[in-house]
Amino acid sequence: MVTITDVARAAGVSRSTASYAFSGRRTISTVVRDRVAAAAHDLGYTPNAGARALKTSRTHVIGLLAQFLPDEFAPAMLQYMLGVSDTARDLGYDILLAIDDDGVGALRRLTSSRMVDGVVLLNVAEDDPRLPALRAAHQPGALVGLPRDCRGVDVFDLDFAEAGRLMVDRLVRQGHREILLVSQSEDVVARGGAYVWRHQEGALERAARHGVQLTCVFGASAQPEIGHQLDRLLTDHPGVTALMLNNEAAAAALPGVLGGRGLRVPEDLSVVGRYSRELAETFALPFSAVESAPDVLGRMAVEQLVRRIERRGPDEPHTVRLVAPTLVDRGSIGPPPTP
Amino acid sequence: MVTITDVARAAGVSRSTASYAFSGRRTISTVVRDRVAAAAHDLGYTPNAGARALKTSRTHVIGLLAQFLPDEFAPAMLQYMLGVSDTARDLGYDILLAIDDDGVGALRRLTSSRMVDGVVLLNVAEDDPRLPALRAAHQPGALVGLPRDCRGVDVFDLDFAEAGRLMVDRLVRQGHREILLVSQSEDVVARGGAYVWRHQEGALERAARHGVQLTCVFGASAQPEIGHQLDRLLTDHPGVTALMLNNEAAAAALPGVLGGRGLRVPEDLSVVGRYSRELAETFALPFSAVESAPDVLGRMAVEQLVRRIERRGPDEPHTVRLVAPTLVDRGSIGPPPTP
DNA sequence: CTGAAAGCGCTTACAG
DNA sequence: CTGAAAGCGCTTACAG
Repeated sequence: MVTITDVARAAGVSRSTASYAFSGRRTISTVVRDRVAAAAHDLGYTPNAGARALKTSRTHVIGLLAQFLPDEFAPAMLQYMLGVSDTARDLGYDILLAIDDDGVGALRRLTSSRMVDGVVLLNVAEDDPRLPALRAAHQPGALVGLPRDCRGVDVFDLDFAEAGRLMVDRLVRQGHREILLVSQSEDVVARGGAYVWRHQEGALERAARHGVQLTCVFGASAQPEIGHQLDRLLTDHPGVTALMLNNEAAAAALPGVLGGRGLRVPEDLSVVGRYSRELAETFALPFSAVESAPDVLGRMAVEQLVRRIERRGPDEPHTVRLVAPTLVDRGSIGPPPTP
Repeated sequence: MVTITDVARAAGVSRSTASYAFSGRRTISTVVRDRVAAAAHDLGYTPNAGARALKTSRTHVIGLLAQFLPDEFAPAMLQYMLGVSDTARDLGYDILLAIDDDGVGALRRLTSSRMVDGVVLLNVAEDDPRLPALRAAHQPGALVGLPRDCRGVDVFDLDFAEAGRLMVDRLVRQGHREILLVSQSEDVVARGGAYVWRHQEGALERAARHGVQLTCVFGASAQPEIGHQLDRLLTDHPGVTALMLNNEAAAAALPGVLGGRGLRVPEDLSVVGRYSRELAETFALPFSAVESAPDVLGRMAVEQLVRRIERRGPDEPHTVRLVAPTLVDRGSIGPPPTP
């Protein structure tokens, strides 16, 4: 293994000079600098990350704590991971990926052994058990998902309440008076997946204001159950003219269900979902949808985390940023059918 | 930050004794051992990973080099990642995730800085540019995907040729004489995705032996193109009674296409795919399929990699393991319709 | 059964 | 503009 000592010897300088030549933290004559660079190149020198971390207390690694829960849609999780990973790389950080079932243990392991400079937590629940462990750690953390207590962490999430309002407003403006909202599974709510009820409350508030009927149900998260359930719901609610989906699995199952019932969108039924552009493309989801913006959220979380790790300027106060929802029109919202 | 020096002082022993008490690499009286353990617990001591790595030249981290290429199905990649990650954790390793576009650069960065003890390469192509970089590295590597040159690495992949044979045999046994195979995109082949033609060749060999007609096409990898393409293919090949899919996007699109044409499976058309059980569940894919076993392949790659990292026994020769395909029956293969 | 010391490969004050 | 030295937190020969 080639070390900085080898480079220094080859360049005929001391180790400290070689180190400064790389870091630029003090002025080095161009002659010497070039000699060091040439020696490093010839020998194929790369600094030892462990040694550097030991000395500087900085690893340039970010811990990514994801969870693949049985009642959530795995491909959607992947979107967040890619956003986080890409941004980290752009900023010079690598990603240590922890998807243990034991999220708290993973968080402790990474932080207490100083393997990471900070962590991003995905899929944060209302009372996420990882938060106390994060607050006890010496590294900063950024969350995707809104917990009850946001102290000491930076928080990023879609504004789900606003998304609920937006979806209802849009349907009502088209003339719909009887709407069905299929949210994610009740298990998600039970686990503290606050976004489900934040979205639902926003929707209910607007429905009440407009005086329209909004029926809310929790949908299954797995196939084929969710498909059967959607089919049953459409049978049980014949007056419904618009469907709101806050459930990726439901959006994936719906085209088959509609085909089976011979229903056209939007002539017979208007549909609006909540998922990312990327997911829409992968699964050819043909419905207008609120963009869930996983890439944006992942990017924002990492950018803020890195800012905090590198402490530019004085300690900023911690932030909570709810991203405003936008509706991507795919032509699935129209006026209700004339009876 | 609490160090082993703090623990040693609190326990009233030397640092070396504290270290040995943890590692068990020499006999320590139970009294002392307990005192050290208690002190460590009280102080909340965790060894500093960087310091340990510097001393031992072992990080207990595995690099996972994945690539999310536009013409491959991202959710399928995720399956491999989960298999790798779970197994690594079971064996006491963490995962450094690199999904750079520049796979060669990522590989060099992780290995030359000694951030990892070994690497797993996913999605390995026929002439994968990462392989020379891997051979130049000091760490061992395990591949998922079969390259032309397997020297110096351990290789794991599904036996795609056998999968092609298996699928044809099965359909022919049911009486099919005119079969259509939709493989992944030609771009995948151009990039050296050898599994596409290995599968196709296996299928063609068997079709020739049985004297049945097998039409091979490359399918688009994105929605909705692949759906339109399947529809057109069914129109253009009215005599086809069975469909083979080596293309996840095609499998995802097919139910919609069949619904649109009013075709029932297997009464009107037999279908056999190639994808994992997990994917079948997530997307409610109703077709019998050769299990692509991403979890098994990920597990085997990591187990072999760790064995090599930890050098149990003498240097074993490098291995190439092609996993035998198995067909998961979902009832989509029947006799051809009687004309 | 235990301790004092060396050293892993870096970076950075201290000194010139 | 450069060098010699200390030290980050560990592990492990060496010595008792």
